[in-house]
Amino acid sequence: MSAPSTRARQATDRADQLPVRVPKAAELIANVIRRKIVLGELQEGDPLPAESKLMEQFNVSRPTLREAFRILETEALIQVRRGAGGGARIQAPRDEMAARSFGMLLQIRNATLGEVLQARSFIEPPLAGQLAARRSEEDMAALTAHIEMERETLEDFEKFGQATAVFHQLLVSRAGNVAVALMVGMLDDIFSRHVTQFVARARSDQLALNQLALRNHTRLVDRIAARDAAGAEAAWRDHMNELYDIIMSELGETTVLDLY
Amino acid sequence: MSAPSTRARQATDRADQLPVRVPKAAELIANVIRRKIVLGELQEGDPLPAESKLMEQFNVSRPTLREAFRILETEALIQVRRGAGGGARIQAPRDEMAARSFGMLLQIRNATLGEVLQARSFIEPPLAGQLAARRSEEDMAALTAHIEMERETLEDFEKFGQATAVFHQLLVSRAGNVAVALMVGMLDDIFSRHVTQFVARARSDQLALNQLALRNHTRLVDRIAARDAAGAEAAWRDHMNELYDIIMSELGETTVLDLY
DNA sequence: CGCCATTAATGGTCTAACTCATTTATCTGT
DNA sequence: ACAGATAAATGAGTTAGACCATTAATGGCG
Repeated sequence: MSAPSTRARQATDRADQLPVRVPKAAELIANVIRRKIVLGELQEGDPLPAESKLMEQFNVSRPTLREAFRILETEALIQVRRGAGGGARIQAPRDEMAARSFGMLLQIRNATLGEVLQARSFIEPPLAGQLAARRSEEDMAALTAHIEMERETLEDFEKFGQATAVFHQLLVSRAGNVAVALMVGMLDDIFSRHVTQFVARARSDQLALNQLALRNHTRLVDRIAARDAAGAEAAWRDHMNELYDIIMSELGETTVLDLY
Repeated sequence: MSAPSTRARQATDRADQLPVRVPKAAELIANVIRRKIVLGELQEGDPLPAESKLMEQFNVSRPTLREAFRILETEALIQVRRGAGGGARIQAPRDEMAARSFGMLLQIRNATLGEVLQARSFIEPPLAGQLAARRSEEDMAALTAHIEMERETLEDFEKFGQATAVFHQLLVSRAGNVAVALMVGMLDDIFSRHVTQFVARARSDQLALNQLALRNHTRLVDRIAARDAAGAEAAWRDHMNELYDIIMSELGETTVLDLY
């Protein structure tokens, strides 16, 4: 008697799948565990009960529980090891997790490495400005200590390369915006996957490049010390642009991201 | 005879799990299918063979295949429907996919809504500047047409709200940097989940706010028309800062992201 | 004391079957 | 003919039990 136009309704539902979405048991289990992680009830390294215990607790069969494991594993929230003492352990989500899905989307949309670099050069300068405005004495201590370390490793190309990466990270994390820091972290993750061969390759002018980088870093830290937001932003923008030019001349603007 | 210090090696392996990581069958299957999607061999809407066919093709059992489905489903690459004509269908990855993992990470790190907003106000202004520098006539046509549309819906608060969102999107997508566009899309996705109640609530000064927004939009489009990169950037920065102040005064700086 | 084999714990995979949802085709009455 | 109800086919959701592979701890042997 009821449901007059069943046929028509279902036909439209095919397009917009959301309204009738029936959650699967595995999703519900994953939701419960994910919530505990996000809310901090479960922390990095904590073990989940064994599969047999969880089957009992959630009252589901093993395949279902294992589907839930695959979901959480895909989200990089757990890590499963087998053998005695194995099982599922909580993993703190890292930047790479977000970088993964982000990178996949970039690849599907045919983004170029140049765009990723440009994104960084958009984001980091304002961050440098903000750090200059807000810096604490502790920030300054960390920055100057790092500059000193860079100066000492100037001729050890590998160590200096790592040091510059750490400097970027230091800059971003001390600026005090978690969201921006995470974005830069993602971009850095994607970027660094493409330049492994670039930094590994010995360059005749590597020392000159390192000196240039150190000079720019020093200039930025000077501006931050002076609480000169505009100056810090400008200094870092120049630096990023120089970096962009160097890397683009090496790898080519049109290099398409190829990650997976 | 070989393998002298088996015990010690395994103890260290517990920390860095990567070297001995054994891929599971479900992961391998998911990798194969994911690759086909990323490389464009499988496109949005394409159906995967039925479970029985795939079991045969990959020579695995049903639970294993279904774990692979859960992995791809978690990555929002497929969507599974049951019943006749159902099965797994390819889904084009959307911004929300990246926004999900990004948002989860933000929540775990106790990011605030203010930081998300600030991130946007960091990113969008340089983008506006770039659009001003590169704009085509087609870009201008789209922008001016949109401004006109906004002017007409100025008093329909709901429509105008949507229109402003579209304006941001238009600005970002026309600036021609896929990576930045995707980042703004993520931030927008996260942001909009928090302001549903904000925009839904009727404000006594809503009309004035709309007029302010339209005035700022118009000013930006003027600067873009004039190919004035610096002016466009400054105009949009001012606008974003105004928005920031308004929303923060309403929701409070310390609102912590709460999404899941 | 240290090495190595044994054992127990635990996840990885498979087979087989049943249940439930959905679509498509068929039937039936008017 | 035609509309609506009914049946059948399709295909995912879930369960059960078994066996295999890997790992950590244990204990015995040289």
